[in-house]
Amino acid sequence: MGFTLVRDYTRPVSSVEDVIRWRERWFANPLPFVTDGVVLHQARSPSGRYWRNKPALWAVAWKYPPAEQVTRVERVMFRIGRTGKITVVLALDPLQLDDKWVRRVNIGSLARWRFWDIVPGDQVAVSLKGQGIPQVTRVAWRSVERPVLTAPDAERYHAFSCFTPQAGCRQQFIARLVWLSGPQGLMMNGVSEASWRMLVEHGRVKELADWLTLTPESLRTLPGVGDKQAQRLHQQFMLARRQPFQRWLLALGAPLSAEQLAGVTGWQQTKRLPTHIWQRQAGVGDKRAAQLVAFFRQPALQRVANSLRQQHIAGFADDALSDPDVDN
DNA sequence: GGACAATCGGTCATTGGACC
DNA sequence: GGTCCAATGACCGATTGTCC
Repeated sequence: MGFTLVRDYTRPVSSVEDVIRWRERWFANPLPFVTDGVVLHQARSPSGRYWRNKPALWAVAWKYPPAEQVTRVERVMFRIGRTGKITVVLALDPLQLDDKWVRRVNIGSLARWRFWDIVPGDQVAVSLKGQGIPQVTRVAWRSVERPVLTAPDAERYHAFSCFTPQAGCRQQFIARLVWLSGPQGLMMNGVSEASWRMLVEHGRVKELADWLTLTPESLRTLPGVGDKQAQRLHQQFMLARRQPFQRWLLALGAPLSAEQLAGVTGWQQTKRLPTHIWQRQAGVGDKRAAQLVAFFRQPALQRVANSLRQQHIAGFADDALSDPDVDN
């Protein structure tokens, strides 16, 4: 927006009625720019030295009602993330809102889905929030036929479930691999969810550390993987090997911040730490400490740690794992 | 070489959990 | 109770890689 427009569309107001009048006038008439509402702010904004990285208290946006369209729900999909959190996504008959095509909409938790009570065939009203995030605003019409949908059992999925792709666990297991290879973990470039799905579906990855044993030759035999792709994947796997122990812990899902990881040097040392030692760390309370102790004692993670020891990954070395178990 | 697919980075919303 | 943060997911455009 040009500076002359800012001048033309900035008005002093002294009452709520003034604000309502200007907002309605600009909403009802064509403007030379795209807008989703009006902004009210004090006559003078604070000087720069009072600036803070938070929403300003001296200004507030008053958005126009969003554009809304009704469409049919084709499918209800349940997504299970690496921590076992379940989210519900609706597949929709594609609809256009502003200049965007919307095909799916995330409606959040299972509880929220049950509250909406949405099944395939229902008609829902969808609008765009912010810069284009689709959102269900209401159920416009309910289908007479109401198929019974089986949602994943929320009790079954949690931070320590699905360390292998057994029945019902593929989604969470793949989500674990995506996290492991992602920017928060081992930072593998070009190893995406699709790559992991392919490796899991062809039985090449059955445990979190199985990919360490893959060779370019074995990767080359997978459908859709050429020489270059096989070499590239293998190179990323080899680079990941060299990541420091702290990164491996994050990649495996340890609930620790980078600062909290600073003093951690090896698996055996870390898994021996009792609750009260964890609690000395900034940002670790009772619950987090209990989670950390549980994390390092998980049998599934012990198995992964053993695989990493056999692969000579730093921090999981032989001597560090020779001690069978921990009792505080 | 062109078509297509996959990936990445950016922006923003929602939810729930943890901390203080 | 307020605040912060992580996790998850939507969309888009640009870039890169693969296949035919």
